Amino acid sequence: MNGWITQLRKGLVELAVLNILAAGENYGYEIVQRLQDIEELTVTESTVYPILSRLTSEGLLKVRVASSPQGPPRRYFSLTVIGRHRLREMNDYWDELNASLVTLRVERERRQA
Amino acid sequence: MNGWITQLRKGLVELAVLNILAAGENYGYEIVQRLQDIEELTVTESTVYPILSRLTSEGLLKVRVASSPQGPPRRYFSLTVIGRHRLREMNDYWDELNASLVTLRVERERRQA
DNA sequence: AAGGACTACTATGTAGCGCGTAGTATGTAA
DNA sequence: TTACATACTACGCGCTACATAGTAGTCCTT
Repeated sequence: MNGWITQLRKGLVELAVLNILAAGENYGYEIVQRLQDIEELTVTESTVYPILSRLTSEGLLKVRVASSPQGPPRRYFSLTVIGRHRLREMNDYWDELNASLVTLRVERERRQA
Repeated sequence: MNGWITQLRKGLVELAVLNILAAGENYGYEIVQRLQDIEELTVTESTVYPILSRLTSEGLLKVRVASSPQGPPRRYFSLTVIGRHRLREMNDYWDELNASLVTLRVERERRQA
């Protein structure tokens, strides 16, 4: 299962990050910890930071630097207009994909019933 | 979106193939066409055949060769006991993953409402 | 004022899968 | 015998998650 799960997550962590940011701006370290809370999406910094960089350079995120109450300054990320639009498309696509898969399963169950 | 979709499919095509085979034995070419019918899962032979080989060498599938009414002999794949068990685990994991993602989205909608 | 602890981010290399592209071989029908 | 649909094989690339390791800023304690 392990290797499969790694593969399955491809693209998904990105979607999760965008969904987190849809709730409001956030910084890398905190995003990592929010994802840690979701068992199926547990990730490390080495997964999240590259994603944030990539999404920023693609114009889906914008950055704001602000000092932290403790530690080095934080880089707050938030969705751009393009990012918000893209997220909607991605969520829609995800839903369709899920529906297709469920259909595949249901067809089988029907055939076996 | 295109690149993202390619990434998102990783692991997913495998799951779809297993679900198709759960309905009964089938051969590569036909599986490809069944997947073509599902818009979100359209794939080519170069995606499906490697998956079938891999799953077979992992012991999740077994093969039976039978002549085709037209063209070269077909290699019929079907789930082994291990494969059936694994598929159940994978479907469960998928459902949890989907639920987690939906939760992330719902949290946001609530916060914004 | 110096050490440690926590915070926040950076750097680098690897594995694995989907996919593009191309090619091979079998059998039927005209 | 050539055309066509069927069925499968071979090879290489691009991208993402992830492991591992390292850097640096700020606070607290003694």
